Amino acid sequence: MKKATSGGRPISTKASSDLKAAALRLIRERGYEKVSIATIAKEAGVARQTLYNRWNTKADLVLAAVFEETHNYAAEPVLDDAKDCRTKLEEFLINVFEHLKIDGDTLRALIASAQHDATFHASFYTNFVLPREKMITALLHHAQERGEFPAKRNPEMVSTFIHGAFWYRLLNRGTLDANFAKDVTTEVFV
Amino acid sequence: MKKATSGGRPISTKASSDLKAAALRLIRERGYEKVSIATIAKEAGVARQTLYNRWNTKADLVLAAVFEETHNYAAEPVLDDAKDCRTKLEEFLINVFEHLKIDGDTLRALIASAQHDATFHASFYTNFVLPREKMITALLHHAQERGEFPAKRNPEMVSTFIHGAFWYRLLNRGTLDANFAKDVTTEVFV
DNA sequence: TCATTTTGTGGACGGCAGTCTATTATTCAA
DNA sequence: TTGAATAATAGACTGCCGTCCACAAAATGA
Repeated sequence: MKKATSGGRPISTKASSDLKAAALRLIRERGYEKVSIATIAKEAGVARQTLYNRWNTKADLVLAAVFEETHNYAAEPVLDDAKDCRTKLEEFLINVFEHLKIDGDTLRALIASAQHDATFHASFYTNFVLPREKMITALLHHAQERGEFPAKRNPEMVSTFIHGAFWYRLLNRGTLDANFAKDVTTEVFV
Repeated sequence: MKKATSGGRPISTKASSDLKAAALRLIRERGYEKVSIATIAKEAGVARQTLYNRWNTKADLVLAAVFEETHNYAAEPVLDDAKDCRTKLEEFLINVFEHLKIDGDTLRALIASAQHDATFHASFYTNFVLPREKMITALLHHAQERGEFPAKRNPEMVSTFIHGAFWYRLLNRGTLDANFAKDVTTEVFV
């Protein structure tokens, strides 16, 4: 329940968006680890405490910032019958990897942050990880219904394979490109 | 080339082993993030600088400490014909997951550290990640030679699937148990 | 206008990481 | 025995994080 309060200084939405913009810009310029919270606040022209009033950690702020951008070009695969699911999977992966050319290092940093911050992990998992996992499982189920994917296969486990391969590559600083997308898809639909 | 120097105070091997022992003990007691470098040094009865003389970061120290212990019960699957490869894979995974009941959180912390420390990542990858990946690929190749695994499958990619699934589960704080080992194995040899 | 409520600001504080330095300890060789 | 070489120690220092606090700013309602 939101307390229906009257009066009080309103929260500055400009401060929030300035902080998100500054964070994303600085991190892409210098790398996640090289940017301090104080620098982000200074660059946004906002007091450090104001940042802490909105987000608990740098990871929370950056996740929010990435989200705002990502929602614009979210590329969820549509479950129509225009293409076969194998093509859809490959194109989806290619699309994801394409965006990671810009924010791959940031995503690595967020995953790392989730490891020593249980609170952030919860938010990261439910808002970011799980939805993407659901996309793949839905696609694989759809493929099963269409007879493109054997009924005896386990979509949940295969989805784990796909995301796992992706994370494993990402976190070990391997290359994520169209070739890898093709190789993954080939092995899934072998 | 090692400089054949004469004289000079010898490096204290006791300090090294005391530091490793203290680190492992404290981390298992309190968790990786809760233990400061100063605390480890203090607990080992050694100056903080001495720790820095041997390792660059807490992650380097802990990796060395875990290594010493792990080498004692390294459970590389033997490539004989005693059992089929499917059973070997499942038992290998069960064994790995069993040890992670103790050091799973530590491994998560090490993977996280590797994300903001390129030097540590290199050492972690070559000394820890890659050897384990090779074990699985070797096993899968062996399975192919024995006709237990289709020739058209790609052992390297399947190995990435297996390790990826493992990492994905670990980093998302899912349960790693015998059931998961069985499910992974089943889906690999489907 | 004025009291109240809430947000923004600036500064201070303790804790930890990582680096540096002066001093002391331990070894080998001349 | 003495000097050179190397390691261990204790302490200082900077930079960053996270928290706390007092004060100013901006809104509402009486």
